[in-house]
Amino acid sequence: MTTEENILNAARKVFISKGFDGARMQEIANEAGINKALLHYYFRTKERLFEQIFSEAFNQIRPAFLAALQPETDIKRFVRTFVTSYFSLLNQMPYLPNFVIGELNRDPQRLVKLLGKQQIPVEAIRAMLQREIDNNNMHYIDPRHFMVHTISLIVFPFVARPIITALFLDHNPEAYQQFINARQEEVISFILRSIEPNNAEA
Amino acid sequence: MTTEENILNAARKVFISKGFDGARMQEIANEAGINKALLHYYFRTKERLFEQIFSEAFNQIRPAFLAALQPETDIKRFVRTFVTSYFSLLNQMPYLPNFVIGELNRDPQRLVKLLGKQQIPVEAIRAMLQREIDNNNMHYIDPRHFMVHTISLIVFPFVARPIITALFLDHNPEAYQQFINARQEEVISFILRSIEPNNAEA
DNA sequence: GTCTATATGGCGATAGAC
DNA sequence: GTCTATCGCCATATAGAC
Repeated sequence: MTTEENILNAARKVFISKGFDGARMQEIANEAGINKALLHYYFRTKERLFEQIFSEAFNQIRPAFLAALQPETDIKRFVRTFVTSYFSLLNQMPYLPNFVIGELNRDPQRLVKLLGKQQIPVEAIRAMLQREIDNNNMHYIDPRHFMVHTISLIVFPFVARPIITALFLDHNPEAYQQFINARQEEVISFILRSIEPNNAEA
Repeated sequence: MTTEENILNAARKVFISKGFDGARMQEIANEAGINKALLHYYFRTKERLFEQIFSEAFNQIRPAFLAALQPETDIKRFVRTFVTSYFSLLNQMPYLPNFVIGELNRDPQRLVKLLGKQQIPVEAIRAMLQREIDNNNMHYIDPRHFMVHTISLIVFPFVARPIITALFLDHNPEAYQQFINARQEEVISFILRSIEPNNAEA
C-alpha cells in the first residue's frame, strides 16, 4: 500500500464518520500512522483532501441510479433490479448516504461542480413506464415521484438508523440488522403492489 | 423579547443551518446583536446552548409520530391524517429533519438521554392494522415496515433536497417547491394503493 | 446584565533538518 | 518522503470594569 492510499483510507474513515467540520487532520494522521505534515505534503489542504474523498463517495452512489435502466426490461424486473442492487451497495457502505447528504446540505454548490448539467434520464424512465402502462402492466404514476418513492424507501432507513433503532427496535443494533435484511423484499413488494394495474383508486 | 429568547432564536438559526461543529459562538452573537461573553453568561457553554436547541427541535418532530394514532380511526383516515400533518410540519420547518438526523448520527447517545425507554407504540399500530385486515379493509403488512415506509416517503425528500433538485428538477428551486406540494397526494395514494385488499401478490 | 479585554488551547499549515 | 518544531490564527471560555 502506498502512502497516498494509506492517507486516503484514513481520511475516508474520519471524514465519513465526522464530516468535514468535525474531522481533524491530526486524527487522520493518527489513523494513518503518520504525522500531520505528511498529509499536507500529499494533499496541501484539508479542503483538497476532502474533495477527493467526497467525490469518490458521490461517484459510488451515482451509477446505481442508472444501472437498472436498461430500456428493454419490464417494470417488475426494473424494480427488483434497482432495489436489489441499491440495497447491496448500501449494505456494504451504510454510512455513505449520510455523509453525502450531510455535506451536500452544508454546501449545495458542490453538486454543481460534480454534476454539471447531468440529470437522471427522466425521459427514459417515463418511456419505460408509459410502455408498461400501455401494455396494462402497471397503473399510471408520475415518473419522478415513482423514482423518488423508490429511492426514499431504500435510502431513508440507512440515514435514520439511530432513530429507527431507538424508536422501533428497542435500541438493539442486531434487531436493526435483521430489520434491514427483511426490508429489501418488503420494499419490493410494497412498490409492486402499489403499481399493480386494475386497482381501484383509494 | 427577552435577551434569552433573542439568543435562542439566533442559536436556532445558526445551529440548524451549520450543525454543532460548523456553528460559531461569534456568529450566534452577531445574529443576536450582542457579544460573545453574554452567550456564556446565559448558557455557560456551547454544548449547553446546543442541547436546548436540539431537544427543542427533536421534541417538535416527535409528537407527529403519535398524533394520528387514535385507535378508533380506520386505516385510510390514519394514512391521510398522518401524512398530511407531517407534511404540514415539514413545510413549516423544512430543515429540521436534516439537523436532527445529522446530529443524531454524530452522537447517537443523545437519543438515549432524550428518549429514555420511550418507544413508538408498535402494538397499538399493530392492533389497528390487524383489525383493518380482519375487516378486509387492507392487505397484510408488517407494522414496523409500514410505519418506516410511510415516514421514509414523507421525510426523505426534505433531507435530500439538494440532490433531488439537481438530479430531477434541473437545479430549479421553484420546481422543488412545486414537486413537494404535489408530493403529499402522491404519497397518500401510493401508500393506499399498496395496502388495498385483494391485490394479487406480485 | 452587558460590555471590553484577555486567557488558554487547538487548529491548519509551513519551515527546515534528515 | 518523512520527520520535529513552530507559526499564526481563531475557537471557546473567563476576568473584571461599568
